[in-house]
Amino acid sequence: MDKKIYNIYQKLYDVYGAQGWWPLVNHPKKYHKLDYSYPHTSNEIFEVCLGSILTQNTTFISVEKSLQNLKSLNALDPKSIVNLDIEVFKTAIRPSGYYNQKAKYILEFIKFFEDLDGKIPTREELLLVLGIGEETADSILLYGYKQTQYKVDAYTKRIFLSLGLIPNSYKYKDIKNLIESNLSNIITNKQQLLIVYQEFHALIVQHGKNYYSKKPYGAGCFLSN
DNA sequence: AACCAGGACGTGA
DNA sequence: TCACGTCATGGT
Repeated sequence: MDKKIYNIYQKLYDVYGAQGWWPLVNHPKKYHKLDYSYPHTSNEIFEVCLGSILTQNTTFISVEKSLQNLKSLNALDPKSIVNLDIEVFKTAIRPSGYYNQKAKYILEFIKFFEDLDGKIPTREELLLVLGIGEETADSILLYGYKQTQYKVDAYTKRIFLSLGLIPNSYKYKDIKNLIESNLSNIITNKQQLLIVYQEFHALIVQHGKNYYSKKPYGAGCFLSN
């Protein structure tokens, strides 16, 4: 069994430590480091979903502003958002960009979320919702519903490509399968696997910001083995 | 001042 | 299936 991917995870964890994703606005430290019990409530699950949509192709700092705006409006829950004037809602999420699209996506998602009535959605169900693609679906499942679904992102492909672990032709599903099959073969404990998935993705984003955001990608990266 | 950010969708080959 | 344009604000 090839342990290359797991070794990368361990190296990143050694360097950066636990990341404490998904950040929640009502948590005193936002990033609840080493506490994997979150989200605790339906509203916190919804906040993860909301953040997952808002963070599409945007920095989370911008998303935090949007979430704070909604919190100030007392509207950090599905019902309150629906009851907001649509223009007020759009203005609130404006810092995250694509606010017209995202407002529509979020309202679509709220209908779906309410219909779930507390049940855990399947990945297939999520993908049917307008505005929920593969990455957002995995984000919602991994961080909102604590499901062992690995979340791939642009940094993941960039890093793995740079390290020669995948060909350029690999698509989202290929990368997801590679990582999940590797890690799930090494980590047999499901709870531990969930923690590793959650931390690994967050670590890759942190590392990606440091070494893979501007060209030449990977300059100074310490992961080459 | 171009470029990028914790992507998804619609369209036409 | 795939490449390409569109969506948009905010930081570097």
